[in-house]
Amino acid sequence: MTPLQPRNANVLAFHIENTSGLTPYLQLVQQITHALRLGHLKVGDRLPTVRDVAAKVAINPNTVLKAYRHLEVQGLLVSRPGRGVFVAKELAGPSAHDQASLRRALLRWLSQAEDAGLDAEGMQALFANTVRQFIQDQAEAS
Amino acid sequence: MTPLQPRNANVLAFHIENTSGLTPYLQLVQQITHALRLGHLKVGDRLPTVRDVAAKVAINPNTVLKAYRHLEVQGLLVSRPGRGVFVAKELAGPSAHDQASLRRALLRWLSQAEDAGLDAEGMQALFANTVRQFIQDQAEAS
DNA sequence: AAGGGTGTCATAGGTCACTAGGACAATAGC
DNA sequence: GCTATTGTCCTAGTGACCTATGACACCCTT
Repeated sequence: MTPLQPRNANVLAFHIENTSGLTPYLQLVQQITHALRLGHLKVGDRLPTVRDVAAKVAINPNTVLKAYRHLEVQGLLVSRPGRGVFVAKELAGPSAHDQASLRRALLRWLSQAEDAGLDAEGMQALFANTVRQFIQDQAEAS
Repeated sequence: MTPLQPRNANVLAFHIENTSGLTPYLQLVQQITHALRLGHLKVGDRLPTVRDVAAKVAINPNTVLKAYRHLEVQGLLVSRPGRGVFVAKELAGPSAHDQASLRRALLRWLSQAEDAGLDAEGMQALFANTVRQFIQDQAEAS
């Protein structure tokens, strides 16, 4: 049986948004990548079964397989036939302390944005736009 | 000739990213929508020519047309054959003052994130994750 | 040895997005 | 009127992605 570590169950809340415009398997890739980057998944952790994910998010098992394979090619996952799919490599991310600090600061900003009347899309728009400006300024400063 | 207002030239810097996973015409839709939401485009402003955009970002004119039509259906744009495509409606966004304030706060946060070693993807991951948490908390608090 | 759970593969079909190339209609300026 | 520019449309073709269904190979437990 070897049930999943309960930790994963909470963190890996797979979800498919049909309105995002992003193709389903790439949505899964992105969610797993984010979990790896934020330290929610550690090397050796086992991911949910292909069939389980497919049933949960209501897509075809082949689509889930495609997402897993995509990450396996990048060396982030390893799939062992008959056993499951496991994390093979973690992504560089902030330390737990820094992450908590950044998250708190971001939550304060979100409250401020909400008070200004922004909805989720507005926040996303402003963030995307500002990040773009930030990156561009960095490049010019070099 | 009625050249474009120089304002648009700087703000509407169309760009197609092949790595984003988002389909090209939706990338244009998103960029225009963001510009509308942030007040970079005003009612009556003229958008770049279908053929101009197609040439600039190296995609087919039909793809640009699809993006424009997508926004026209939503009542955000109006296309006048022989004249061009114009902004028909603006989207609710923060006031100029609030926007400037939010942008400054966000820039500070980005500097902090950069100091913590995050790259653009890491920032994006943390933002997406935190927004999701924020929205969820809002829903539960109702 | 037997069974169940797992990853994997193959086939076939459908939908959607993009491309290429050309042509037409409306508008503005000469 | 003529011409250039603009939005619009059409056809055909290509490719990516997803689905449904079934089957196989591997591993572990019993």
